[in-house]
Formats: sequence, C-alpha cells, structure tokens
Amino acid sequence: MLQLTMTGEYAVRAMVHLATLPPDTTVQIADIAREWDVPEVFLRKIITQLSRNGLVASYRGKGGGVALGREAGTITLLDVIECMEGPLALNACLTNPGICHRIPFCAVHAVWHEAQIKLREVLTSRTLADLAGHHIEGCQSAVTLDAGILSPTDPL
Amino acid sequence: MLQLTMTGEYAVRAMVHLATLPPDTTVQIADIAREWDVPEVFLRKIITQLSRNGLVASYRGKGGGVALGREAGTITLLDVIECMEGPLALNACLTNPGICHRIPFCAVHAVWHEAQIKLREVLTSRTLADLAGHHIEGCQSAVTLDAGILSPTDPL
DNA sequence: GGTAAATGGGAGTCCTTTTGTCCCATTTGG
DNA sequence: CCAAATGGGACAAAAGGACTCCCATTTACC
Repeated sequence: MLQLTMTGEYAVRAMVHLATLPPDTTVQIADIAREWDVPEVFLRKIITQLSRNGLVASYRGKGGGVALGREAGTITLLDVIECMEGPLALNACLTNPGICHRIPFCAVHAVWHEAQIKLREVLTSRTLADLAGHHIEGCQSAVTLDAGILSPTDPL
Repeated sequence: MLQLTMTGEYAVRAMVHLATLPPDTTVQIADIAREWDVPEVFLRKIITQLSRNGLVASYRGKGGGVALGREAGTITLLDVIECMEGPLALNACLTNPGICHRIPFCAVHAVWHEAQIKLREVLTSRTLADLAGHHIEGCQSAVTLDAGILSPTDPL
C-alpha cells in the first residue's frame, strides 16, 4: 500500500516526543509508550533501530533512558521514516531499474521520479525542532481552549 | 510500505497500452498480459476493476476485448492508481482523523497533508494521453537506436 | 442451435510483511 | 547484590499481496 506503516508512525511519535524535551533530557521508553499509545515492547524494537542509526542516544542500566541522538534541528521527518522503512521508493522501478525493461523510454517512470522528489522535499522541509515547536504551541492552544478563552469552533 | 503495489503497477501498464492505440480500438487482455509481462489471470481481475469504474470499456464474447473507457486526455495517473488502491492516504490519519487524538494540534499531520497534496498534484498532472505520447516517442527513439543511426551511448 | 472465444466473479492458496509478544542477556546506579 | 533500565533473538498471530482455479456469462460465426 502507498501508506506509512505503524512502525514509521510510532517512530515519528517517539522522536517528536523526545524533541519536545529540553536538550539532553532522557526519558524512559515505557513513558513514551504510555503517553503516545504505542505497545511498549514494540516501541523498544523501534527505538533500538533508531539508536543503531544514531537518531537516538540510549543509556542502559538503572536511571537510564533515551534522548535525541542529534540536535533536533538536524533531524528531518524523512530521516526518521527512512530509518525505519528503508530508502523511500514510491515505485519499485525507482530503486531497481532492472525491474522495468522499458526504461529509458518509460514516461511513467519519469512521473514517479518527479513525485518522489516532491515528496522528499516536503519530508525534509521540517526538522524535529519545527515539529516539536508546533507541537508545544498546539498544546498551549489546546490548554487555552480548555480554559474557555477561545471557542472550540475558532480556527487555530 | 510507502510503495505502489503490483496491482497498481500492472493497471498503469495496461492503461498506457490502451492509450497508445487508436481511439476505440479494442485489444484482448491476453495480448496486454503477454506484451507487458503481467500474469494473464491476474490482469483479468485488475481490468475488471478498472472496468467497474469506467476507466476501461469491455466487450464480452467472441471478438470482444477491452478499450479505454474515456478519452485518454481525461484519465490521470491518479485515477488509475486510486481505482486499484483506493483513495490516496500517505498516513492513516489523513483519512481517519479519529485515529490520532492529537489533531488539531499535530504538526506532523500538517506535513503529511502537504505531502499528499504535492503527490496528488504530480499524479494528476499527466494524463494517459501524455504518457502514451511519450511512450510512443520513446519507442521510436529505441527503434532509431536499433537502426544504428544513434550510438547506444547517446543521451536521449 | 452449437461451439469456440472472449470477459466476469467467487473462492481459495501461498507467501511475505506487519505487528506485535516472550524470554533472557546485558548494563548500571545505589 | 539487587533493582531498573535497554538490547536482542526467536517466535506467533493476523493481515495483505499476488496470484490461481473453476465455472458462469456473453457473443460471433458456422
């Protein structure tokens, strides 16, 4: 299917969570799992993978936990997704040219190529810092909503 | 996975094939299957689905076959893909808002929304007429290559 | 009418991927 | 040493993808 998997989705949630914390703060996987509705043991696998690629730093032993592996401003959404799902390939012919023997005269291939470039552009245009910032703002808006200062129907 | 399925890929091949034919020409499914390396029985299922949505017109009985259901210029790549794979949804939260209880303050959701719009733009920017045209040109280039007028290393 | 040639449709098979779980090893602070 | 944390391998259930089989239906032509 042309859709992000739960693995990728969960990874993004975890990374956004980490990005909202003050730099170098560590948090435990169980806490992330609880707050973002992710099965804990599964999230452990996911974070291990992120850790192997340097996107998160993990600390074992009592008092350990995980933190962002690099500065939030240097990690894009695409980084997280490709870490879990492998290189982006909207169509198999984009990574494995041998599959389609009609390249180089396949016009469809060119369209997929263009589509993939556009998708990459969007997915690399926001860093975790951006996403975390908006997330925090959004939460504050929500709190404001709860406080009744804004009507629930007001546009954000 | 974030990738087109074989079902969608085969459907595109078949539609491009139909679009290269003169208007209202019918061809048999077995012929398309043979020429484009698609399992015939499987392609029959795919074309049935395209037929149900009016993208192809099918004629049963001896001497029957299939043809384009509408003018090639009115059918986009997205039409074909969505016919086979359902509505485009890069992330589940785009079609099923209830899944993510953090909307409307989820910044990631907004990114997926933008990415999907861009992807739709590309996939709707080319009709089968465009693709068939380029396909024919490409084939002619290939023929020219075969004739030895151009070197195989010459850029197309 | 009968037969051959074409698409239509339901059911089912096989395989891979996804989405997890279980259990235990390893690390580390107190 | 013990409790608390991550790491890793094996495994399991469920879903989805990629087909096949069998037969029904339609139609042209003799």
